[in-house]
Amino acid sequence: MSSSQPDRSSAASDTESLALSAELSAVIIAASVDEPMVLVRPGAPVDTLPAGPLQSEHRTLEAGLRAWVEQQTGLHLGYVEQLYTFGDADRIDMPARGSRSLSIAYLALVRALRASTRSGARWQNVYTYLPWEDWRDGRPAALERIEAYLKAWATKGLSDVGIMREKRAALAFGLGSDSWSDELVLERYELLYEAGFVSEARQDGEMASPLPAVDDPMGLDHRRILATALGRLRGKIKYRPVIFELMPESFTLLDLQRTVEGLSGMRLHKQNFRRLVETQGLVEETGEYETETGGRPARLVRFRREVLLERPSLGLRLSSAKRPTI
Amino acid sequence: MSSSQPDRSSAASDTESLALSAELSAVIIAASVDEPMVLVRPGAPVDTLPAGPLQSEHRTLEAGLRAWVEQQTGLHLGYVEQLYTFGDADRIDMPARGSRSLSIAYLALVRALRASTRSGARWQNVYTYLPWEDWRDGRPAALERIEAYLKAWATKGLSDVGIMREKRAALAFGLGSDSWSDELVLERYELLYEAGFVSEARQDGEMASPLPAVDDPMGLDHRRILATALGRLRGKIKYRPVIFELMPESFTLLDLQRTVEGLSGMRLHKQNFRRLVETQGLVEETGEYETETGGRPARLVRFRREVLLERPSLGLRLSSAKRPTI
DNA sequence: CCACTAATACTCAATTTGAGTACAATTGGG
DNA sequence: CCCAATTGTACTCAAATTGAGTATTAGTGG
Repeated sequence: MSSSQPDRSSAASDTESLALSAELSAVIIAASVDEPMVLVRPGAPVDTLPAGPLQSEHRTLEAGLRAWVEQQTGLHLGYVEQLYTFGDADRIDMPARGSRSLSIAYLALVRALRASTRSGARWQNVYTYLPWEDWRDGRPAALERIEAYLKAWATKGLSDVGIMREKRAALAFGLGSDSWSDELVLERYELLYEAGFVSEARQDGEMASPLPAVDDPMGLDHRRILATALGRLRGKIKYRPVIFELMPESFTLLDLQRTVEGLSGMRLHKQNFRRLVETQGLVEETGEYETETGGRPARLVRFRREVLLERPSLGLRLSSAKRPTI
Repeated sequence: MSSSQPDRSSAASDTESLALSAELSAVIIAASVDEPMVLVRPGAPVDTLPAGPLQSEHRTLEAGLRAWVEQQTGLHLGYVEQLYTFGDADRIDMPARGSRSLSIAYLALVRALRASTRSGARWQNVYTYLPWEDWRDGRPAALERIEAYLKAWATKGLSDVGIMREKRAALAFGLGSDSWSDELVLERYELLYEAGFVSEARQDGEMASPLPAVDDPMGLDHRRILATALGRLRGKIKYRPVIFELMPESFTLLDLQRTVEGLSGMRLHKQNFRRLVETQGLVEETGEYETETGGRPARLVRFRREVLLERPSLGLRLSSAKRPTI
């Protein structure tokens, strides 16, 4: 919605060609029992996402992505969806004028935590990079410092800029009376970036580091991509049965709930969650039972694949538990 | 979700560079009183969307898009959001190997139907290109032929392919017991494309034209982009107050309803629509009245901009009227 | 047999939704 | 000036959905 004054390029200068390259990057999410994991390539200074340039032998963007991921991590992807294309001239550092790198980001969901070792790719907890997003054990500790930092940042702005900053922060982080909205992951990251809180933004040393970092950085703009992915996924599980892309063939209802809780970063009301899953007809009995529960054995269920061919909008309309009924 | 075997490009051949260009294209939507309109450039054989290549003077993708649109149509864009990046090698016609054109598509919403004449850009009814999407006056006539065509197409497939085709068609078009889902615009277009029903798909003359076309084609893959945009917009008005980007400063509740109906392609229950808008606090009084209603004068209201800074998820959870209570 | 842990069943009030009916305030015509 | 037509607005009411429980069942490890 920015009304930035666009440079009025003269119409005919089509000849001023731009040396363009496109990077295909993947946010690959898997769910261990309790934590959502993302596949990263541990890097020299910081971790990066699996990625590689689009090449002429890639018939489609998606095929190119799959090829790179397979090569770099040995992982064969199942569910894949396009996330966003980043292409600001200065999104990394100032590149040579006349050349530009686009980054086409994808979200992929995989079932297990196989692979990993090959080529040194490693599964990392998503919340290592975005610790303020995990509310499962109450308000994340990181928010203490973030809130203070954002307040200071808002005050530094001119009167109206400051007020605007304050309102944006209140909205994104649920300060004041506002309540936390799990889907605003990208908005929160961008606010922190703008405010100079995340270390990626501090190349130009504008503001001092806010004490020991509460979070891990990622290379390039990969943390922004991760934030985009998490926000999208949190939104999507509410109206599409994508969560099952992360589950094994059979699972208990609590496994399912824990996985959803991990992704959405909040606790859910157990009985209501079950009611939802049952009334939506998302799962069916396997007849088996899981006995290692530590309590009464739990039915093992599986995803009813037919729902994909029934109504398209079946997801898990979450509603968090006030007092986590675990 | 296709498990296409990716070509195992040798890791090191980074040198095999690809001559890449990126096209920025815009689906610019406005709402006349009763019909959603899209801005097109009337073309030699068919219409195309405003578009132009990314150039080095464009600092950001969005700025580039705005510049091209302003240049080609004289229109200054307000709300803009990225839609999707298309990049299949054969999305148009077979290009020279070693070169590739990406298409980065945006959705823009504008308020009035100004502009237009400049450079010959013209507003066209969205349903000119996607006539099967408009259910406001009952089942669209085009669906008669489409249904028959899809049935024939399904039958042509092998046993299991045929059954799969049939199920997909039933889901997308709400055949059988399934009911129409307004958001599946892209799914429907892609099905028609695959089945060879839309004329773009018939360059290779695989199947005879289904009699006089029920729809207008667009150039390149622009109709696919338009379908993507309409589907996205239909989804978005349900949980974000984007509809107001299309409305004038002040309007009546019926204006608002008509605009929503135009976009979503269905009739709504008037009283419940009003209740929704009021309880969500989306609008406020202007104190003025519209007297040209042909009946009792209507209050003129305006969008309450503050809602953008309150809860983020305020939209119009539509629920169609069984018997259009107009 | 007991304490503990989970799983599962069932309840109930509050809220939201879907579909109306009723009535108010205009205009245009006879 | 009254009447039909047209549109706006208020209010009702049953059904369905949601939020937050309580109660009961079926295992475990001592």
